[in-house]
Amino acid sequence: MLQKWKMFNPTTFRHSKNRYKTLLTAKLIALQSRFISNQIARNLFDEIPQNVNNRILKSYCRDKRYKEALSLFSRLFSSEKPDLYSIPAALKACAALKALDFGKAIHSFSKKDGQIGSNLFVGSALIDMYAKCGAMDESLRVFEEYSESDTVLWTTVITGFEQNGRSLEALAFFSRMAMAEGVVIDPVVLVSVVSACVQLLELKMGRSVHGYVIRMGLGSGLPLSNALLNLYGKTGLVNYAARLFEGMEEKDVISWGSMIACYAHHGGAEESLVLFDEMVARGIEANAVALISVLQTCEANCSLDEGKRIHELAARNGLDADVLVSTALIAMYMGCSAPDEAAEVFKRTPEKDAVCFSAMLRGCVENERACESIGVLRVMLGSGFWPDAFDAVKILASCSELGVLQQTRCFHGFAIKCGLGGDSFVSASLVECYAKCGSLDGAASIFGCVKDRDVVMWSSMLAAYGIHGKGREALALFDEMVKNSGVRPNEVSFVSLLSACSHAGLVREGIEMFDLMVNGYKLAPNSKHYGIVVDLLGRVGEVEKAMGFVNGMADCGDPSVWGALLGSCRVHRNEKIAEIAGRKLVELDGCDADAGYYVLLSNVYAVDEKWGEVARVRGLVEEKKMKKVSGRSVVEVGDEVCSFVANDRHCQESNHICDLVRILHGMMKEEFSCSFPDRCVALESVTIDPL
DNA sequence: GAAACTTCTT
Repeated sequence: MLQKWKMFNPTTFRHSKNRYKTLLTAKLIALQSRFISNQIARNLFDEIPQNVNNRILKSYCRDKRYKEALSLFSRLFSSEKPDLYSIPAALKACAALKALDFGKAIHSFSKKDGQIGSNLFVGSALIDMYAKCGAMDESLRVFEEYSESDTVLWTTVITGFEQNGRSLEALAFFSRMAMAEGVVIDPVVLVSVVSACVQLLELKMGRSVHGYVIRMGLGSGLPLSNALLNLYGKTGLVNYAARLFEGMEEKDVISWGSMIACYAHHGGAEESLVLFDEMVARGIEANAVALISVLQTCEANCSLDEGKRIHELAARNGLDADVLVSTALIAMYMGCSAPDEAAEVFKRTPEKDAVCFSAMLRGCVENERACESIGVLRVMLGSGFWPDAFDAVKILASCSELGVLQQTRCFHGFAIKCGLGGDSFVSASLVECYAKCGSLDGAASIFGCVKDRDVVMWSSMLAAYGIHGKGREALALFDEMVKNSGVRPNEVSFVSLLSACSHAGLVREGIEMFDLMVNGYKLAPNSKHYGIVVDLLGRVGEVEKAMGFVNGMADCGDPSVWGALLGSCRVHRNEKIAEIAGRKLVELDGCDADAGYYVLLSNVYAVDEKWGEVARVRGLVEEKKMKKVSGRSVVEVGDEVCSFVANDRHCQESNHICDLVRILHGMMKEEFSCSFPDRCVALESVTIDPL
């Protein structure tokens, strides 16, 4: 390559004979223009006839150097008029860059010239440009100007509709095309038609297209086969997809990727991984899309080791810095309970987008890293990305976990400014969050403001009363819910209600509500319900009854139920049942064993001074290297936000939170103070002086 | 010398 560059000297080139003749020279100019000075490049271009410039333009587009293509086109435009051949190329660049204004300028220019204006190549390029810039109305207008449209023009419009998410219109347009006389249906238009069917999950239509393809012998094209593969993959017809895939004579990375994704999304984790390995073994280099699909498999299957292997492979292919791949890696590590690895990937991702931030933020919350999640939010806001409703719910879960009222207030204000105030999930989370941060008034005020309360909203408020020990209020609210709102309670509503009864010591009412749930609403109780009822019975010393209750459970595999029973045994010194519950807990000990239960069991023995047993149980804790999760406190003194910190890491985490409050504060004052004065006045009074 | 199409991210 270097040799070629040396051979090309711009000065001598200008005087050489036949200098414009070969395609090679045009290519060289296109490539070389990166390295030679602007002045020399400009002089060269001024002397080059249009056909060579067109070749340069085309080669720019082929190499996806669209900006350079447009700047060359602009220069051409200033000195001479562009011709039939340069316009489609320039429009392609506009489409790729979504440079609508530039495209419009080219459009108005071509309208002035009769020959250009009626040219079908120009027409399709215009339709495509408008469609890719999201201006479908303009796109259609151009199409309607052509009285004799060919297959490509029709296809461009159909593709435009499909890519703008207007698949119904794409299909309607296709049926118009099929009816219109003399328009040839070719494999390319069918690709877009099948894609539209995929978007609409319109399996019937998709299959009839497949039938048509077979009848007409159009099935050899790779994009069409891939589109059909995707149709079966997305609609869950795994066997159809597999048969089609097997029968394909030619397969590219898209075919493999689609099949891997099909298995990944339809419970075929093993097949997905096997296929991925087979693809790699056949020398087909995994691209970002294939990697993402297989990483989703690892995530869904909690296959950390496989995930790490794929990560290494991605790194070898140089794709680990790709933001889509990084995001999939973060999600995979988070899903496999490996947040440190996820954080490492996050740190190394050079250009993070909103989705990447979201993946990290949500992953932190799901891995019980509340403080870190707030740190991520801080950086996210600093990078100009705003949380969506799902993120907001997660952030509020973190605020709940930390019990930080001031931050909740701040974030609440911010959520309103983000336009998330009306979101029912966010509102329900706010109710829970205010309640968990100690402000039942805050929770009730949110609840009061929501007009259309759904079951989540009602359940959240029931839970809020429960947290504050207001069992009677919860029962009254439940009464109002079933009598006046028309909203039917679900399993979660009963968890909240039962827990409210339990916290308030309303044993009889709790049992009654459990009965209402099972026999009245015919809802199947889960371990949470059983746990609460066992706890309720235990509170009034009905340990034997609780034991009978546990024995009646359909699935007796949840440690929390046995833990609740064990807790009652400790209070009421029932060593016999404690023994049974303790044994069961050790037996059920899964990956998320909590040392707390073992400590509880050892305490039962300690009360009766059975020191041998105490030592045995404590030995188990040592042996399994379990740690009891230590508690933390957050204290608010006056207007100051203080986290009660245990070590350096917590100190750092607290700073995250306080910084976030400061950032949110700044945003509110600068950008939104006019539109929401009341909220901002309230925030003015919050003094933030961390640690 | 020129135009349309396929897999994937929280």
